[in-house]
Amino acid sequence: MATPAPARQRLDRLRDSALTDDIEFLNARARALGSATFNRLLEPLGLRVRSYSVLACACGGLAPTQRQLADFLRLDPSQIVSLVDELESAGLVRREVDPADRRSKIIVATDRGEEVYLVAQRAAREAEDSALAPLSAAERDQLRALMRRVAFPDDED
Amino acid sequence: MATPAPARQRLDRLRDSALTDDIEFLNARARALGSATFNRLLEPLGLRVRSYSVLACACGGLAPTQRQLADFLRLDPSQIVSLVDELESAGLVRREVDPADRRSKIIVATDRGEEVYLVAQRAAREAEDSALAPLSAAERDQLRALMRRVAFPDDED
DNA sequence: ATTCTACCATTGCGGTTCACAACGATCTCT
DNA sequence: AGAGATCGTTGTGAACCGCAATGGTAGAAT
Repeated sequence: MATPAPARQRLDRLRDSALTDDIEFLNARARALGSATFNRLLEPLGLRVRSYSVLACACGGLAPTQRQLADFLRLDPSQIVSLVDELESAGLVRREVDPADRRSKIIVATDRGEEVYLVAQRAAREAEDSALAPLSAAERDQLRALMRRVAFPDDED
Repeated sequence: MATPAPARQRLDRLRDSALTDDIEFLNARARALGSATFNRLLEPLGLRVRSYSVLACACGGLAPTQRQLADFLRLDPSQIVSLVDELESAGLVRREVDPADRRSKIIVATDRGEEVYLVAQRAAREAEDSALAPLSAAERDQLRALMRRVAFPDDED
C-alpha cells in the first residue's frame, strides 16, 4: 500500500522540482485548472472568462470607460474593443459617449445584461467553489486577501 | 488631498466591483503582471515562461517522460512536443528513449542546459521577488502554501 | 502466439489570447 | 490657434490552448 502506481511515483518526483515553490508556475497551473471549468460553466450563457469580467464591470452602475476597463482588467485596449463588440452585439451592454470627454465611451449593462450577469455570477461562485475545494473557508479568505494585494500592488495599505 | 486625480477615483469604483473577490480574476491579473516581467528577464536567455518550466523539470536528474511533463505542467502533450523541440534545437535538452517503455521519451538537460537553468533560476527569483513585493516573507510562504494546494488538488493531506 | 485494446509522441488544425504599431477624433495646455 | 497627449479603433504577427488523427509500442485476452 506504499505506492499506488509507478506512474504516480514518477510524478511525485516532479513534485520535488524547484517549480513547486515557483509562484508563477503555481499560478499558471491553478489557472489552467480553474478557468477550464469556469469556461465550461459559462458556455451555456455565451460567455467566457474575459467577457464575463467585462460584463461584471459594466453592471451595478460602475459605468467605466474602455480605458479604465483596460487598466483594471490588465488587458490591451484593443482587446477591450472586441470584447465590448461581442457583448454589445449580444445585447448585454451599451456604449455611451462620455459627456465629460467625447473621446471616451462608457460601458453600461443593459437590463438583459444585468440579468445574465446574475446567472453568470452563480456560475462563477460554483467554479470558484470547485477550484478552492481543498481549502477551508478561512483559508479561502486568506488566499483572496493575499492575492488581492499581489494583483493590486499599487494600493498601499 | 482627498483624491489624487479624477481618473484614479473612477478606477477605485471598479475596485469595488464583485471581481475584486473573484479568485479567478485576481489570478489572471496577478499572472498578467508577473509573467510580463518574468518573460522580460528570461528573454536574454532565449527562454520564456513555458520553456523555462520544461527546462526546470529536465534538470536535477528528474528525467521525466513527455507525458509526465504534460500532466505536471498541465499542458497538452502536443505543446510539450514543440517546447522540447525548441529546447533541444537550442542544445539545452536531450530526448532519450525510455528503456522501460520504448514508446515514451525521457527528457534530460544537457550540461549547457543545467548551466542556463541556474542563470534562469536567478531571473525567476528576481521576477518572483518583484511580483510578491507587497508581501512580507511570512506572507509569501503562506501564499505559496495555499496556492500549492489549489494547484495540486489531488494531494490529500 | 496472435489479436485486441490502450498508450505514447507526433502532426495538423482552428480558435483564443496577447502585444505592439498606426490612425482619426478629441481634449488640454500654452 | 497650434502642439502634444489621450481615447477608441483597426490591423498584424506571435504565442497559447485544446482537439482529432496517426504510426509505433506495450500489455492483456484469447
